[in-house]
Amino acid sequence: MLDKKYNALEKEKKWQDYWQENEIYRFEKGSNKPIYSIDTPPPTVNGKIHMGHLSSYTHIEVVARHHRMKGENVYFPLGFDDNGLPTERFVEEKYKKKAHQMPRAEFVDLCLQTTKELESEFHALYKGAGFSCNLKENYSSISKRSQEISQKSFLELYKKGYLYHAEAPALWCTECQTAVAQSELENQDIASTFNYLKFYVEGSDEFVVVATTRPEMLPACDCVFVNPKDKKNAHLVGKKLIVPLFNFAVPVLTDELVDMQKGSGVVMCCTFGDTVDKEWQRKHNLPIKEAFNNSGRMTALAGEFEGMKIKDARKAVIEKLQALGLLIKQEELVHAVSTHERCGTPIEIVVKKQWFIDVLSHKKEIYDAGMKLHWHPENMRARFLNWVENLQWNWCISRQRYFGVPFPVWYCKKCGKVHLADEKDLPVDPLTTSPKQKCECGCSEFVPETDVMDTWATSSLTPQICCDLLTKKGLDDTMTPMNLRPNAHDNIRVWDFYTVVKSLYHFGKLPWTDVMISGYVTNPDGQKLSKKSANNKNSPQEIIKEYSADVTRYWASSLSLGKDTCFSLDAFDAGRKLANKIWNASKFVLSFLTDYQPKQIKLLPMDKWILEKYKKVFGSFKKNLDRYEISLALSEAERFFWGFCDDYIELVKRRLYNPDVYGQEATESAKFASYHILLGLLKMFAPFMPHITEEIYQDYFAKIEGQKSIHNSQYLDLGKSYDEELIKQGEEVMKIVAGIRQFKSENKLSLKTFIDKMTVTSKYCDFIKLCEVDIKAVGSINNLQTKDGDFSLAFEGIVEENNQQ
RNA sequence: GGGAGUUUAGCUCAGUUGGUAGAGUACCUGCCUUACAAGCAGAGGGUCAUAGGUUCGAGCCCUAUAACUCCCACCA
Repeated sequence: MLDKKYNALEKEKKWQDYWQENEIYRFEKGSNKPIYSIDTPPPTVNGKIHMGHLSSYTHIEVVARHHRMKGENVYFPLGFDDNGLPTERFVEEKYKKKAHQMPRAEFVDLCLQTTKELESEFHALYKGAGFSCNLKENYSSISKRSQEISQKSFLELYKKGYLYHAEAPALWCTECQTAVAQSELENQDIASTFNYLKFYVEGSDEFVVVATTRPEMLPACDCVFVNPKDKKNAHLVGKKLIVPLFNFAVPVLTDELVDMQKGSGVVMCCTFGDTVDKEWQRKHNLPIKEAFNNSGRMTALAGEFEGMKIKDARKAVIEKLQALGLLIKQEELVHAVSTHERCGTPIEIVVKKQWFIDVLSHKKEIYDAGMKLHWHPENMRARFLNWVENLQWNWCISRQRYFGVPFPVWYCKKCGKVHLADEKDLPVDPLTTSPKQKCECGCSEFVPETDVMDTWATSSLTPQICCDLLTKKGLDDTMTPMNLRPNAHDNIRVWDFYTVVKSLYHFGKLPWTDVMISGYVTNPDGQKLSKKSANNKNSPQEIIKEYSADVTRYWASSLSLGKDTCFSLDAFDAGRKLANKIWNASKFVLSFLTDYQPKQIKLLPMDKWILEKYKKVFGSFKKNLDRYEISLALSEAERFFWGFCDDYIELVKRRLYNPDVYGQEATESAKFASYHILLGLLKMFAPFMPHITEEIYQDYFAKIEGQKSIHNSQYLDLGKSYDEELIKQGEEVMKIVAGIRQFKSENKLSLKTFIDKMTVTSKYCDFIKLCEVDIKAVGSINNLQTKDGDFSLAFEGIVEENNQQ
């Protein structure tokens, strides 16, 4: 017997424990069922989980449960991305101490310890939300095994020629003091000034005006460019100009990239003020001058400004220029500046030896892979393709940081030759071991690579890391392509992109066949929720406590795929009502089904009708979930369910209550239909609301079906084909019922008020006559007459309450 | 500047291949109906952003325009 009221908090905990103890969601090794594998997004371990995470994980969850109930063997591991800069910065902020202020080993320990703490919080939340990922099949990107796979990938790509070590301009964060990749950039509008400076022609009183937003880069000035078509400035070409304030001469060169309309049409080139400077340095083979160091402070090149931070130096240089009369004018402007996504610091370009993965020469293959993938929603494909087309930098994978996967690399102290670790020794930490053999040059001393790899160099291998949990084959492609990569749209250019790159380079195939993209959950002001800004009132823990996991999942499931949604509590009320209704309807139906054993009997027309309708709805429900349209599937199930309650149950409840009046067969027929529809609906709701459906299933259906859990059972499939004509006829009966209700409502009558006679005009008179008993019962009608023709209803004789039959 | 999305009832949003505009919610009216008042029944409420076009017929297809959102580029 079901309780009068459903106590969500208590029951949800009960079933979560039960699922865990009984390993309900275990992947069945060696089973013949088709595998459905999910490359679960490992949350970056750098803060608290928020409703945005919860919503996108719920989408994945529902898909996983859907495939499980379709009878597939769902591989749904769990992971954590707990290495790299995001985690480092989180630890630095938490302990208010910079990584370089303590011994490296100590910092790494602190990171490991912090990730452990956070991961257990994540774990508890996953469980509390009723997620069906297997808590035992989990990986961490900093684990030894992940390091081994990641290092092996490094060695393989190096041997295949996709990876190279070079002194080349790279994107640099002066705050984090590391190289970063293009995907880690963000744009920020920053107020700045356009400064018009005097550059004197060498040995002359003539000067040209050069406009710059970065006067502090003057000491790194290499040359001045004009456009070859620029007649006004053509006479300058070949001459030398004196760099103001720093008083050294630079040549005037030409290049087509110079925009004659911008500033004065004369532009200075420094190494490196921006991406165009980088282009020009390469093209014209200009000398590299370092005006600032790794931490963003001016070098000796800057003379009196040495030691100043870039921003301060800019101010000081402008003041000095002004004082010397070298600054003609200033214009205020706001321009987009590339900043580091983790700290907001403007990105610089510096030259340093770095490890790169070549992506620029393989744009076409990567683009084609994006074309082959199935994107859900489809329009997300464009973002991937757009990113690939606009790539400008090869993927720099070295980070001058501490907490990450080390490079399996040493350099010969004498000749500098690169020495790679032996595959069988992986994972290695070059800081604690050395190559066994001498260098070809005879030297036996080695310098370890102290950089660590970019987080994404490892995260891009999650398909392999996931599959390795099962196969133990390491970097291997026997289980790829996996079926699904789910993530939010911000990760298309990062995680999706890098994973595609690695899979192509290693195996020449796609890492997965389908990608499901969820949108952001935003604050009411439209801002994205972030781990940092997550407020406690709307934390997943608090929301689940207040509304239950099932209702929270309902909210998440009702969001459209790929669309950003403003967080609001509206959908929670609808979810709460639905859960309540499921409970009450089940309680009611099951109260008639004690000791009931379903057996095929001859059904009454309206009972057949609801079963036909179920087939139709279920077919389209399944189709929607198959194409990842979670919210559509849910609303379909929901609409059918409310109709089942308000129309069907109301129609047959008298038959259920009074077998002696309506006959045993009529009652049995209603039981048969109610049993199947309720069971079918519970299973349809199970992926969305796993707890309440489990509670009801366990109370009654489990013993009949012999399953340990509703989540181990399969959907109720009554067959693909359905009788469209019967559905139409049934709808006609429901139209009559609605008409009766309308008549009574308009006449302010109670629904149970009896009406002496109703005449129905319809094209389905034969069918209506077959349903006479039900219609009369639900509408409190004494006499029913039918007439052939266009639909209409006529009522005669309201029976006063005291005269009721 | 390139790309993507959004614009439908007061609010939040569905609307699959073109065929009489939908749901939830709010508001209003009635009903304690042998599961559920966290319920049931009923009513009102829309120039489908704007302007053209294709079509017998357009929320949907085509062309422009506007507003908002996101991604990329723009850093002299």
